[in-house]
Amino acid sequence: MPTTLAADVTAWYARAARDLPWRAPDAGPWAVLVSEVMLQQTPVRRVLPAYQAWLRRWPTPAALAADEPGDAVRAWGKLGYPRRALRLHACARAIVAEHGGTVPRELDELLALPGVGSYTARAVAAFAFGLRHPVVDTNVRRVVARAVHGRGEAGPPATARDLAEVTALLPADTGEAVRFSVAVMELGALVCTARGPRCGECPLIARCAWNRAGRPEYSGPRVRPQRFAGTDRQVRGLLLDVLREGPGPVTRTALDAVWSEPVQRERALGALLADGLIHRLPDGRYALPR
DNA sequence: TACACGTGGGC
DNA sequence: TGCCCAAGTGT
Repeated sequence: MPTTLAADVTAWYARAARDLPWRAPDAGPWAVLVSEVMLQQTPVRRVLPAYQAWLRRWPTPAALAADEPGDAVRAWGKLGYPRRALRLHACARAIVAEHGGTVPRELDELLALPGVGSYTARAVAAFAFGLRHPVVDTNVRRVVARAVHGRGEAGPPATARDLAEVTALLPADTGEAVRFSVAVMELGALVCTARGPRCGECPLIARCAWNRAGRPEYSGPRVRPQRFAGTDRQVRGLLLDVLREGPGPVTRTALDAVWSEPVQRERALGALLADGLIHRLPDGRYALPR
């Protein structure tokens, strides 16, 4: 009897999976949600220590909700995209206000939470609650692009189509579907990587359309690379770092010191204030949000 | 759809 | 050295 793609990936996962804390049996829905938000665009290696510290300090949504948003931004440290910290804090308050402090399990309820989009809602529903939902992230899209379509890269996301393609691969059994979802993500993270894929270790080597085609170089539309040096994003990071590193409010002079070009500096500071990442005190100094 | 949004490490 | 990449979301 021929195996399925899902069965092959799941069998590989059983022996190759990393031991990650958010996959432990004692990781509840809140822990899974925290891990998923931290893992948005941030590598596992850097998430690990922040995740542990975060859950020790805020083991429940209610615990986080009781503290100030600035505490979340500071604890976020240098994980990057600090708006995620603000949203996770708002998420905790929403869970308390609208769900009695319990992470909801329905997709539409999860989707309504701040910072929770299509990927994270499905990941929490599947991994924390064991529900049968397709989970689509960049790893999954790359594995499908290669194994199914024979393309070297996934190209720009097409949400509806991506979801349909993964749904087509999803085992009918709920437990198997969940194991498959986490397994494909792991395969994309460890073997079917963006650069230097380890095809020799891949459980799908025999059925991979990309491999059969001789692993042709990708020629489709490319995702526009993100620049960083010299952008507003870099300036925002430098400004916020001043607040994060210091114990309390700082002067405008201290902020001005991190970027010499005044127009861009002003724009970045204004954006941070607008985002709620920074708060301006009556005395003119700046602080993390209360 | 395309763009903005942090940070650090690999090559 | 710079460029590319890492479990996305919101607008």
